[in-house]
Amino acid sequence: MKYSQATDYALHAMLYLVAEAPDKPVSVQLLAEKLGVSQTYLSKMLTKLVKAGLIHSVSGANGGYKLKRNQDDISFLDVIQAIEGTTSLFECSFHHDSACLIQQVVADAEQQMMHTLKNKKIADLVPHIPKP
Amino acid sequence: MKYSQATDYALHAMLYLVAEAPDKPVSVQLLAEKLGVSQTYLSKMLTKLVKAGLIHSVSGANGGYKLKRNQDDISFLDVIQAIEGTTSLFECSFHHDSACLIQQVVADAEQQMMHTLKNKKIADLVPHIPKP
DNA sequence: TCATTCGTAGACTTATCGTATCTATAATAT
DNA sequence: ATATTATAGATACGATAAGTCTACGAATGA
Repeated sequence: MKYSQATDYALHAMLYLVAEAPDKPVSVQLLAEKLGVSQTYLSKMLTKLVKAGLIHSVSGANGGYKLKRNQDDISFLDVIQAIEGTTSLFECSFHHDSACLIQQVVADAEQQMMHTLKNKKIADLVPHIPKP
Repeated sequence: MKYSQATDYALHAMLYLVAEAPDKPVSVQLLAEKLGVSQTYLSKMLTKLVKAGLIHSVSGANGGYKLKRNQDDISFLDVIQAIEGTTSLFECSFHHDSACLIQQVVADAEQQMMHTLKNKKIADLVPHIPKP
């Protein structure tokens, strides 16, 4: 059980946008080059981030992606859920009379993790990134 | 990203053992019947639980599985890790100079979930199970 | 207006992993 | 001995992740 590599890409791409390019749009080409992944695959992640309302896309020459919201509002949870979806970690496949006790426990634990990921913003990491 | 159904089976099987059969061994056949899943598949989960030291197996006639440890010691985390393994939820695939900041954040959040799952014991649910 | 740049969408492979079954084997009670 | 029960391994199938390719649409700038 693991987060997909796509989430890894998305988080690193977002961190780059927040840290290096708060204003002007960055092309997939540049972003992919910086991260060392293929453009075509990375663009899928970025499109998901657009649909989730985290970033904004600009078509045409000198286009690319830039942040949409205030960068201080973008949490780890936002990015992760944009890629992974919002279905819960655990779903009981049995039919109980009432709600599954086991599911409640795991869901509660998951909530705690989500709470932490929601409070942690991408921008929180920026001060710790060594400047080139 | 989800816990596998195998984990679902294992948790329910453990709950059954803790709640209904603290002493005498229960066969896969009975367990599978109670849960409504196939014997052959369920036995794989149980074998993993044996290897993890959570339950004990008895071969031969009137054999089966029974709890090994004190039932109050068996946590949700024990069962989940027995099935899913212990690799962390997120692993950065990039090469950074120092440790990946993103990974640290996610790992920290995961730790919180694990902490909750470790403190919650299977036996905690027993009082809430309606007796037949 | 026209070519170039750039994001979007969908079809399409390929690989990996979860799910599940079957069979043979080893251990134990009666 | 024989029936019963767990264990291990091989195998098959399907779903999902990972990745590529191509055609399309939107915007810029000459």
